[in-house]
Amino acid sequence: MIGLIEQLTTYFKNYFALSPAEEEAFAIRLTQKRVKRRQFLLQQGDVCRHFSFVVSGCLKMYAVDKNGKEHNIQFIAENDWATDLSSFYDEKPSLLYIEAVEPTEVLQIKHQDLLYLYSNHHTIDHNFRVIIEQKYIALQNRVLQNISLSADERYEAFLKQYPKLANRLPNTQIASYIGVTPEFLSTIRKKHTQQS
Amino acid sequence: MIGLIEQLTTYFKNYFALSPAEEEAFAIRLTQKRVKRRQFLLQQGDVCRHFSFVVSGCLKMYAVDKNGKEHNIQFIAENDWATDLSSFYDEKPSLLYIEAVEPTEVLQIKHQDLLYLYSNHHTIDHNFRVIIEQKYIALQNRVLQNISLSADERYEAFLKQYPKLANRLPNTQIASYIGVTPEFLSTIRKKHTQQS
DNA sequence: AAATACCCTTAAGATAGTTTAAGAATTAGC
DNA sequence: GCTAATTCTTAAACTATCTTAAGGGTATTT
Repeated sequence: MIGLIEQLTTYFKNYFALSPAEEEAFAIRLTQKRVKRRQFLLQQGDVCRHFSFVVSGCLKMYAVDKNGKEHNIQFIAENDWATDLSSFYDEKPSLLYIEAVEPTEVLQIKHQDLLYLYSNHHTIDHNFRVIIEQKYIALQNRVLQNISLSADERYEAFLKQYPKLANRLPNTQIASYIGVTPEFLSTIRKKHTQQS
Repeated sequence: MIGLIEQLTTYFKNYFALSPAEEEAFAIRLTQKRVKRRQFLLQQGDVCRHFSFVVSGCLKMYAVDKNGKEHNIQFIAENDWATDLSSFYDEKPSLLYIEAVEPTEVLQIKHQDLLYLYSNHHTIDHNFRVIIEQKYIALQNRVLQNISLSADERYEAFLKQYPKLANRLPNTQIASYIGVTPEFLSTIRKKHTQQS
């Protein structure tokens, strides 16, 4: 447990470092959770009650459309945060799923605990603003790629942006992320290997 | 000028209301700018030096691809914020353009002034966290739409989400936003009017 | 180690979206 | 109000992506 929290503390040093008191205030509000492959952290219809820091492993966040197809909105791997912001802050049922694609360890903080920390520790509020801004920038790049690139180019962009994940995820999951069928991703990959 | 700032003050009441001192601290750091149709607030290669609040009118943010085509990442209308976060915080050249699609009035705050306010006024920092979180949620919905909906459905989603903008923008701009050619949007619209 | 579930590839036919080009309609700027 | 510029529509040919189906390959579970 100590090791996991140290990883989060180290992570926060990339932002405004927390004071020892702030670290302590954060740490005592964390709970650890171990999630097996295919186990859910959040299911459609439930309220997302936690902000989760991924220590190891990998999660996927996805929506299911009216035809029952899954569409991966994001992958969340080590040193990243998973939550459905909309459900978390408004405490309303989520439209999304968060599921482990690998055995995953997370540290979780509850809604009211995080709000308490926001109110009482400017640095924590500040850091989460910066974190969400960085995630916003990444998401905006993804929107741009979606509206301007072909499937082929989106696959290349994914490989460049997540070189580690590419080896860890089945292609079906990557296909769902870039917005094509697995069959079409297969033909894209074929072309790639023939060229290089 | 007073009227414009009042609009921003009213806007902030949707969040944690600023104290009179904070309102004042914010107001004295704002400059007003009037932008004509087709005038740029930001051009590719320039550093984005301001966070801009749109009082009236409408801006578009877009990228230009290697073939010279423009791709609209977002529209920014009344009571919304325009900036290239990535360029603004890292003070590096932007890859994007921000251009007025209507005559537009904005209130601008500079990088170092906003950082000063963040450091000295927790409420302001807090409010910008909440604002960016809301924009993050909207952007995430858009990503989901991009990977799961047909062009037809994306157009309907745009109409539902921005009913006011739909009448104010030329279809070429909407086509660029949803990621199709204007010609194809034209056939989509034809089908729509025939059905209803 | 066998059984099962999942994943990857291939290919043919179908659909969605693009390109090009040209004329008609609308809008912006003076 | 006129003029020029921009925007909108249509259609045909083309390209990208999807669907379906089937067989073989890899993991996971028993």
